[in-house]
Amino acid sequence: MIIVLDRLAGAPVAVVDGGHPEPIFDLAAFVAERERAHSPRWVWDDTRTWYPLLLSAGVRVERCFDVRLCHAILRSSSLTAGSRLATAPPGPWDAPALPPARPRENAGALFDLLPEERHDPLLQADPIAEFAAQREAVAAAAEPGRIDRLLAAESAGALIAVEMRFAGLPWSAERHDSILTAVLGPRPSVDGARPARLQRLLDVVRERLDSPELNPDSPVDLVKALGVAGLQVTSTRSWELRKLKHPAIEPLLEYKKLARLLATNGWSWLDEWVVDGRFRPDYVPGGTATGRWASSGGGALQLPKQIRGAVIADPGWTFVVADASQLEPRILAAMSGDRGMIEAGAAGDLYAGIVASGAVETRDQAKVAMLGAMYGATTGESGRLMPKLARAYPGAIRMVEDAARAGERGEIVTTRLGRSSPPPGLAWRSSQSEGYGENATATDASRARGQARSWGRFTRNFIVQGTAAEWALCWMASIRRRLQDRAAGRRLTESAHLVFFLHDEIVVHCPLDEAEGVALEVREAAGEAGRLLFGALPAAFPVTVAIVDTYADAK
DNA sequence: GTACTGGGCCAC
DNA sequence: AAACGTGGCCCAGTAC
Repeated sequence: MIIVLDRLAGAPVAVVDGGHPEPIFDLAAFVAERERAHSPRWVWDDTRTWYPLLLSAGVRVERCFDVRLCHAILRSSSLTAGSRLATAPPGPWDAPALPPARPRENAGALFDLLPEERHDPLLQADPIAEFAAQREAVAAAAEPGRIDRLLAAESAGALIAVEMRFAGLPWSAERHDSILTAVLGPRPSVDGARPARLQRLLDVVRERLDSPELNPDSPVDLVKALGVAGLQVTSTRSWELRKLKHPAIEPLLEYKKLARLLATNGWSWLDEWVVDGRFRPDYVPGGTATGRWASSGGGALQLPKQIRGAVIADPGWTFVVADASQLEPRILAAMSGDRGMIEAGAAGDLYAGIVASGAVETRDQAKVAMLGAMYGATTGESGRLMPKLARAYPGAIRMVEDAARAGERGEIVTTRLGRSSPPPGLAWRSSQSEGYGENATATDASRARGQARSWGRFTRNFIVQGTAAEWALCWMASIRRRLQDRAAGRRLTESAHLVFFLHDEIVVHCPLDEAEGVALEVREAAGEAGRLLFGALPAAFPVTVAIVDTYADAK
């Protein structure tokens, strides 16, 4: 059963299996009842506007189609390139997602807001017609199952993103404060003042550079002061400073490290983002070109390892933390079908397997060479090792090289399930034609070549990163479904639930006595994700699972 | 005051 | 060891 939810003149209506719109008087009750009886696939314009409402009423759904996210995929996918949907001019479905309201100012009001109160551009859009156009585009695709699986996975991700924000990541403000105090000194009573330890480090730096007025947070100022002290640098990057021999360098590096922590995840971050013991960032599924998630607010996808100790499970609860080992190289092996590389990963450590095959001599070399293959390294050790890798694993390397060449020609490339790269922009195209035109100078030509190679590195990486993102979505969707089955009617936050996701890593918050069972589900879900993408191919996707009370102990 | 850019650095 | 992919956020500095 498929039920499209829409809004007519502000009031919610439902269209069941293509019938006539019926008014809905109590949305939560309507959805709960249909969900119980039929578990339909719910179709709505934007999960971020509908689903929080339902969650706050205690209603979860199993499946949906997020029409906006699906639209973005189908518009650009090479698998649906000729469709009516792909060739139409841009419309309201192409507008970027609205950010959700901030939790602090709202204190729950977010979940009471009706979608039509949010000035959403999608109010002008017709999800019923759009959904029909999407079905038409999928049906006409060469392999409808492939793209349909991507749409389902992307939509499952949209549900998960809202659920994770709703549940929140357990965060101990007390523990966070003690971590900060231990490394920076106590919180200054005046906002903006430097904590004691930071101030002492700065005093030392100023003294040793003989520069009492130095502003260490200004790269320009810092380069000048270092110059006066006889240290010639063109930037203040840590890895460059580390090469210098001078008594000011060590405290300066320490200062930079701590200043960064204070600025980005210090006490003001805590005040702003942690409410009632939960961190609720805004996750943005499909927020990057490759299909990886983005996030906004609180920097959820860059939580420094230093403060992960503040992520502490509730009493009687624990975390199951899992990450996929060497995900991207394994994805490369599987999607290229390179039997040798798949075999190298079969025993456990893929890089060790590459060494065992005789392609390179050390594990480090294997790792650097693989990263180089996926990122497009040309220089250094990584660049030198590439030919060895290409000899040992011709199928895998040919695939990334082909993707790079396609990008250099300005063509699009496509992931396993059908997400395609954006075409290069107008500026890129015109600099290409200038670079190879009749009046081109040597500079024009070399700039054009440089930009072409750069776009090639993007497309090279796109197919691997994008397919890895698809695997992660399938993994997480499978975990979610398994957890929902185990919940047996309990509310989201009363039973094991996902609370964090980081590209190839998930965190489940779960009652202590369920941890072992959940850990098993997480492993099985990884196998399921592999089969969803690659069928019966014997590619392994091992996951490392830890049961821990704090995220800091996960690895 | 707001808007934007570049440098720098965190995560994967 | 070096600077090769995807992001977000903070600060300084500048333009309005």
